[in-house]
Amino acid sequence: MADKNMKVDYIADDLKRKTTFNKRKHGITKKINEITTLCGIDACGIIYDENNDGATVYPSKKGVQMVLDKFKSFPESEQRKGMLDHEGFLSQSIMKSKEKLKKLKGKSKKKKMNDLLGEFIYTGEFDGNVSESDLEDLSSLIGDYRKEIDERIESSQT
Amino acid sequence: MADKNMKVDYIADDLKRKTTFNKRKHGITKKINEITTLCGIDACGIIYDENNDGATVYPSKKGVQMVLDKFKSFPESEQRKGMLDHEGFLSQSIMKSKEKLKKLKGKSKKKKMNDLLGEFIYTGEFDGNVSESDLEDLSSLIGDYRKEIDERIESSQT
DNA sequence: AACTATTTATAAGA
DNA sequence: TTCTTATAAATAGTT
Repeated sequence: MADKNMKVDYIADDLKRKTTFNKRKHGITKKINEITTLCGIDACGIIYDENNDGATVYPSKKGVQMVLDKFKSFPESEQRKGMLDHEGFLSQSIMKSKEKLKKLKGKSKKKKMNDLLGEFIYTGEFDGNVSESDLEDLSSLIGDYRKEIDERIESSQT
Repeated sequence: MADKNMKVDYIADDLKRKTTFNKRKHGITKKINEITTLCGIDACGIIYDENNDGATVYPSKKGVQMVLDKFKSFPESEQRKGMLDHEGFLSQSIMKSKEKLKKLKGKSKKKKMNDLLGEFIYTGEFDGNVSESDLEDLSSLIGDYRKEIDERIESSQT
């Protein structure tokens, strides 16, 4: 039961810490989802999972949103393609993923998303079902996006 | 009292919505703070406040962290300056703020930070006290940083 | 994963 | 607003 004398301090025990992490992550996810709906605002939470080294470091919510918007709109129309390119942020590597992305029709599933990426991010965008491989595509898409941004920023430094 | 039959749906009433927003924002802040400490992981939440048009859109946690790290290390050594420049992300406009920043010695205060920026962002970095004007400096620093990144990305599109 | 005793968060009301 | 309070929700420890 909820411990009265619980101190908010680092939990040294691995199992305990992992358990607490998962429980609380779930709680926070839910709360963020709720405030988004209740108050009609954008909210986003990122919780890094220590148990996953390859955890993707997301760009800003704006960035994630942008990627997801494009991701979802891809199959819609060919006309849109050029527009998206012009609007920016779509790299060659992302374009290469276009074929794969065509199979994504629905929306992605929070839990699978979390498992795949080893972290939690919730922007109210995910709801419904999608296959594992679609999520892999999304993961690589976001990775590509991020890499591109990093490179662009870095090169503009010199 | 907590309503048994409460639906998680947009709250149309302005006052009710604002009240709920503030209460829940506080709750989420606390939870994110706790999971960070308990589990020794990085977490970050961004909740946009509809009541503040000028809400800064933060870059990624990595970005915010980076800015804050530099922000805090500024007064420490002159030698560090060059290094920071080389490492990147410090724009001319940010350098212009250097003078102002020298007065910031302590750490910033979550609540004031939130009020100033019209949104909540918590990375476990803020604790302690700082003056209002220091926060304004921080705000403009982050704004400058963001603008620069945006411009750089945009210009690399063409 | 599920249970459950408690603490914590919080919707209404004052 | 801010506080109180009744209640729902989250969750630490346990099985």
